[in-house]
Amino acid sequence: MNDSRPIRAKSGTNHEGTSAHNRRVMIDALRINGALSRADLARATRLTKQTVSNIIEELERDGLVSSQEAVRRGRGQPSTPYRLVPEGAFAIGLQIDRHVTRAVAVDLVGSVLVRDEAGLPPGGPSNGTKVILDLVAGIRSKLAGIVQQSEKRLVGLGAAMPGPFGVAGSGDDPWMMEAWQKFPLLETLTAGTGLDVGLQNDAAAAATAERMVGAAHGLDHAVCLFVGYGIGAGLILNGELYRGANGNAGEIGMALLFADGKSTPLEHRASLASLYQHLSIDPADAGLYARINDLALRGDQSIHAWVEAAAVDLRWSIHLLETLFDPQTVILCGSAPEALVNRLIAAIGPLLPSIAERRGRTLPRLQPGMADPWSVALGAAAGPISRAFDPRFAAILKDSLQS
Amino acid sequence: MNDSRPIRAKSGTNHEGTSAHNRRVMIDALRINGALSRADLARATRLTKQTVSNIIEELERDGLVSSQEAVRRGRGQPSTPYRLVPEGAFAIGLQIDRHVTRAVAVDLVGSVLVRDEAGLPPGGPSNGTKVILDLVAGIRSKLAGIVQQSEKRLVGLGAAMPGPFGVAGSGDDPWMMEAWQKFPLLETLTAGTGLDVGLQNDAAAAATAERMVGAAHGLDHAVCLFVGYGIGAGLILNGELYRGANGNAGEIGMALLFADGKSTPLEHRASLASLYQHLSIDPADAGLYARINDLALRGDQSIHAWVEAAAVDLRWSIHLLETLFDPQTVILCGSAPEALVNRLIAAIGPLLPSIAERRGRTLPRLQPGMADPWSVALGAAAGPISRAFDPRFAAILKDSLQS
DNA sequence: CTCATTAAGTCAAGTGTCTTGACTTATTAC
DNA sequence: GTAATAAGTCAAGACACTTGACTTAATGAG
Repeated sequence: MNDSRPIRAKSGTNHEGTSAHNRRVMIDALRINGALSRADLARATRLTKQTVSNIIEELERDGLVSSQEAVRRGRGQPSTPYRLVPEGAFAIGLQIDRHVTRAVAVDLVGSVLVRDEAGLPPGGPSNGTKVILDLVAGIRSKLAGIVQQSEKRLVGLGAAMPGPFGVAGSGDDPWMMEAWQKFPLLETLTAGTGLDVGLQNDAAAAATAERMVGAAHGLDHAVCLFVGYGIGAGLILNGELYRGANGNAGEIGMALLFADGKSTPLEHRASLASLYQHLSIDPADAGLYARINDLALRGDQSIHAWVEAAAVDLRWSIHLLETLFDPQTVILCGSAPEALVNRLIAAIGPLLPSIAERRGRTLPRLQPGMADPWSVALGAAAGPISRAFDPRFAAILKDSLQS
Repeated sequence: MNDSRPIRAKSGTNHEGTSAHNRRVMIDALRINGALSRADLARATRLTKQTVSNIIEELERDGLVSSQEAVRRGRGQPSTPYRLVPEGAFAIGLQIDRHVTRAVAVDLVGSVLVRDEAGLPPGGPSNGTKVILDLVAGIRSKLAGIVQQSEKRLVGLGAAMPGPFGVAGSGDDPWMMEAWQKFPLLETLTAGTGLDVGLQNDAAAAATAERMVGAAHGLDHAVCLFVGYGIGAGLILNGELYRGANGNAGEIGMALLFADGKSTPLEHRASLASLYQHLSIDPADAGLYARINDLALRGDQSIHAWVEAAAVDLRWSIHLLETLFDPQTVILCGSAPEALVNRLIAAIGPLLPSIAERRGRTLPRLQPGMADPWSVALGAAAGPISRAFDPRFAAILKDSLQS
C-alpha cells in the first residue's frame, strides 16, 4: 500500500524549546528596557526568581549579559541590574545594490563596528560574487582585529538586496536586478563564508534595523516605508518581520497607481530611480548622494517638482499601509540622501485621514527613520541577531532547535 | 524612590506551555490531515511515540479525539487512526449587522448545528442588546437539545460586526455603525452570557471561517477579500488571523481610490451598499438577497453596470493585496447573494500582473470562497474554536495559560 | 507453514527545566 | 535597635518529554 501523501503538521516542542524561549525573553526584556535586576525580570516575564537566576547565570557564562553595580531602591536588599553585553554576539550584514555592495559587522545591541563597501562591476553574479566574498572576508578579519573571539561569536550573515524574489516573467524590466535574483545567492554565500546565511529584500532589512535600534524599537506593529533606488515596505507584525509566503510581502513599489488613464507602479514615480530619471543622472555616478543631498539642502528647483509629486504618492502609500496593516506607527526611512528624505517628509504632511486617527493615540502616525546609505546593511546584519536572540514562535519548535 | 516605569517584556513559558502547545499541534494535525495514527503524529510533529500516546490518551479522555478501526498498512502492527470528535467542543458565533443579527452554534470541525436570526430594531445598542442576548440564549438552548453536555463543551462566544473599531471622528459617516462601535459590546456580552467573548470585524470572521472549513483550510498565508454591506480583507498570516495593533488590519474598504480627480473609499464603489445605492434599494428590505440573487442569475442589465465597475476596483484590490501581503492565494468571499459574487468573480478575470505570478505556482491566484449570509456568523464562531485549539505563539506563554 | 522482518504501540526509568517554600542577606523606616 | 521589606539562594519536588527495551501484530520469503 502506498498511502504516502505527506502529512503536514506544525512541530511540537519540549524542555529545550521552553528554555530557549525563556532565554530569548530575557534578552528581549533587557534590550527593550535596558538593565534589569533578576527580580525585575521575574516579574516582567512571569517566571520565578529561581528560574530567572538560573537563566541569567547561564547567559552570563555565555558572555551575553553582565551585572552592573547594585542599586538601592528603598527597603530591601539592593538589586543587581544586568545588561546586555554588546560584544556578546556579532553578525555580518551585506547589502547588494545595483552598483555597489556594502558590508558591516554589528554587535548584539546593533552598533556598527566595521563597515566597508565596494563597487559592483556590471555583469551580475558572474563578476560580482568574488567582490562580495572578498568584502565579507575583509570585514571579518577587521572585526577579528578589534574584538576578542569574534569568529566564535558570529551568529550569521544577513544579505539584503532589492526584491521581489522568484517572480516570473519580468525579464526585461530594468528596474529589477534580474540576474542577481535568479542566482543561487544563499548557497553561494553559505559555501563561500561557512556562515548561516539569510536573505531578505532591502525594505525588510531597513525595518529590521529600525526595530533593533531605530524608531520601531520595542514596537510590535510598525511599517517602514523605505525609499531607495526602488521603494518598498518592511513589515513588523506581532513583533516579527513579516515575510509573506515567498519573502515578498511589502513590495509596495509594484503597486499600481491609476492616473491620467494609465497605470504606473509606485516605484516608477516615487523612488531614487525616478528622481535620477527626472534629473537625467547616471545612477552609477560615484558622488551622487552628496550631490543630491546638496541640491536638496539648497532647495533646488529641479528637485522640487519631483519631491512634490513623490510626496503625493507617498502620502497615499502611507494611508494605504495604515489602512491595511493597522500599525502603531509608520516610519519613513531610506537608503537615500538624508536631506532629500527630510524634504519628502516635510512635503508629505499633512497626512490623509485614516483609521490611524484614533482616540487616545500616543505615537505619531508618521515618524522619520534612518536615512543613511548604511541602514540596509545594518538591517541585514540585524536579521541574524534577531533570528538568534529574539523571542519568536518558530524558535520554540523542535525542528528549529540546533544547539 | 519612585522608579516605576512599567517594564515591558514578553511572557516566559513552562511545562504547561509546552504541553498546551503539543496538544494544539495534535489537534491541528488531525484537522488538516484527517485521521492519523499515533505513529503518524509522532513523525509529523517530531515528538516521540510515547509523548504522542500520552497526549492522545488525554485528548481521548477529554472527548476531543476518538479512535477508528485499525488499518493494515503493509508489514507491522496495524495502526489505529484517531480523528477529531466534532462534538468535542462548541462555540457560538454572532454576527451583528446593520439590520439583522445572526447566531450559529458550531462544533469542533466547523459544522453549523443551530442557526437563527433576528431583525435588529433601529436605535443601536439600547434597543438591540436584548434582541441579541435573546438570540444567543435561544441558540444555546437549542444546542443543548440536540447534543450532550453542550454547555460544558462551549469554549466561547465570538462576535463579528463591521469595523473599524475605535476610530476617531467619523461620527457622521452613514457607512459605519457608529453607535454599536462605541458601545461596550464585549463587556455587555460577557456579562449577559457568562461566556468568553471575542470580537472581530466581519472580514476577519469570514477569513477565520475560510481557514477552518473553506478555501484557506491548511494554508498559512491567505487573504480573504470580503464583500458584504461594506468591503474588507481578512488576513491569515503565518497561520493566524492578523488583527493589527487595534484589530483594524485589512480594512481595505477605507482605502482611497483616485479617479476622476477625486478620492473615494473603495467601500463606496465596491460593496453591497454601493449596489443598493446604484439600484435605489432600501437595505432594510427583507427579501433583498433573494431578489438580487435573482437579478444576478437573470443577467439583469441594472446590475451589469455595477458589476463591471466593481470588478475593476476589485481587480485592483486583489493586485494590491497580493503585492503587500504576498499570500499563497486570495479568496473572494462575501456575505452577499451567491449569484452576485459569481458574476463578480467572472467579471474580475483576468487578474492584473503581480508578484503572485511565480515560477512553480500551484494554487490559483484567486479562489471563490463562501458567499453565504451565514459565513460571518460561522467565522465568528470559528474564532473561539481557533483560539482554544489552534497552535499559536500566545498560547504557549505563561500569561495565557488558564487550565 | 514457519520465521525473519517490519512497524505500531507500551512500559518504566531517566532527564531537563520550571516551581515551591524556606532561608539568607541587605537595606530602610520607625 | 528592631520590624518590615525586598533581592536573591538553596534544596527538594513536580511535570512533561525522552530513552531504550519490550510486546503485539501484521507481511513476505523460503
